[in-house]
Amino acid sequence: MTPDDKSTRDRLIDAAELLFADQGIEATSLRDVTAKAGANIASVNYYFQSKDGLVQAVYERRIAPLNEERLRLLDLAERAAADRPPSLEAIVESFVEPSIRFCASHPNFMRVAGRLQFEPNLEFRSRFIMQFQEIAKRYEAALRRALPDIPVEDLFWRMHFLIGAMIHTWSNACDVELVSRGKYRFSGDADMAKRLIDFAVAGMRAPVAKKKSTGGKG
Amino acid sequence: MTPDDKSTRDRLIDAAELLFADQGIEATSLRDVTAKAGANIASVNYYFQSKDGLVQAVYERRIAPLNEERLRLLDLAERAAADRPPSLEAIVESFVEPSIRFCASHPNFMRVAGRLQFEPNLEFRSRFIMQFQEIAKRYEAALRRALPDIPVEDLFWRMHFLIGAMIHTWSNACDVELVSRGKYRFSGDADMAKRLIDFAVAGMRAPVAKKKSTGGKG
DNA sequence: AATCAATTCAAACGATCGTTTTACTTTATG
DNA sequence: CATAAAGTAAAACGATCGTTTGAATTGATT
Repeated sequence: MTPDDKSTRDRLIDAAELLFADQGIEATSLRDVTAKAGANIASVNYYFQSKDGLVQAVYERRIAPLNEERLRLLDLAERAAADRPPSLEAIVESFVEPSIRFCASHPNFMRVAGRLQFEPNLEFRSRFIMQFQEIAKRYEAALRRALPDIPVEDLFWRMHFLIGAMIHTWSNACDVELVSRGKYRFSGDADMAKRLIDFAVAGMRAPVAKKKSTGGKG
Repeated sequence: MTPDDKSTRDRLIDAAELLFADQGIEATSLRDVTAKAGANIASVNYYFQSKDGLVQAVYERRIAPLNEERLRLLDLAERAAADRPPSLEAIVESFVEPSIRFCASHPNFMRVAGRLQFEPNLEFRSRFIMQFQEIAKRYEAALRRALPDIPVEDLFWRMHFLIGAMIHTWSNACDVELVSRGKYRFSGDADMAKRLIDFAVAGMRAPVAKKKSTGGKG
């Protein structure tokens, strides 16, 4: 299937995903997008009403399958454990592994998703947050069963840490070679997912320290 | 000292730091900055030559003291351990704790720093990377001494994970209340640093799994 | 008071942005 | 073939951007 076989709408989303990843969202003009897609400048507003609509389309094309896959693997892990608590490794893996697979099949999407976390002006942000709440709720429940001795507040923050590590790793992967002066390279394979899973699983299990708050207002 | 006592240059940096954090860098116009600083539109180019120069000034005003404090604490930890390997907790704390202190004293800077990680168009990015290399080199050496059984490649990536968790936590702190539906709140005090330190220390110490690579090129 | 550099100011520059308009072409349907 | 809908085209819209210009103002020094 050559690119010409795709509809104009699909070619616009493809071009936008690539350019948003390379140049950033605000720095990419609709003229850049339409030029790469071989379409007219007016086509974006014809199909997506606005640039924000295009951004949303780029995001929603991939995020739904990604989160569905996460929940599918989480269900699998919980069902495999029957009535016992699910394996912590399986929980974390169900969250990390689908994203590394996406990182291989859709190299640009994860970078765009990472960017969107830091784009404050678009009201898109609230939609993103709401959409993530279902995922967060499911994983919070699973983690509580797997780690009953860890206070839920700590579980919440540790999940937060995992998300940050994941976003940073997937979206800055291309710069790692620079930072490490060529010594290390991001290998978008299962090894990298394993590294993050090992790290996060150990972090999740860390003993909870007594709060050293002095009793004053936080 | 009222704001009026500060020089125009300082007021421009202050205003830019605040607006860059709230609205993003590209979304903030120089007219926004100069209006908030009570300065003329031309003053930015007068003092900083360009908008990029202003961005750079905002960043470099704070990043140097932050990294110096990190290295100071790291030196302290290594000296306290004398000829034995330094404590892993002290190493991680020396990296995390200065940033949480900055998060309290300069609430907007960490968000700007987080944003800059995702701003691709500015050649500023390469400068940022180069500047970070000294820090990375020092911590790599310290971690190798503290965790001699962990391969250096894994240490590198685990440090990468810690950085991602930290950036994500500090810069998305304001949205946590939304994501958790009001249940949790970012407390910019030592408790939060302790949470991240505990998580990261345990993650650093995680046993290294055998690579499940099929023998192809890594 | 006169001089000169440093700073501030209002105004405009050229460029680019997202978006809209209007007309033209294609495709499907009777 | 006639007709209406869907899609594409070129061109311009108004707005905003970073930047520059050149004059006015300030403040210190002689």
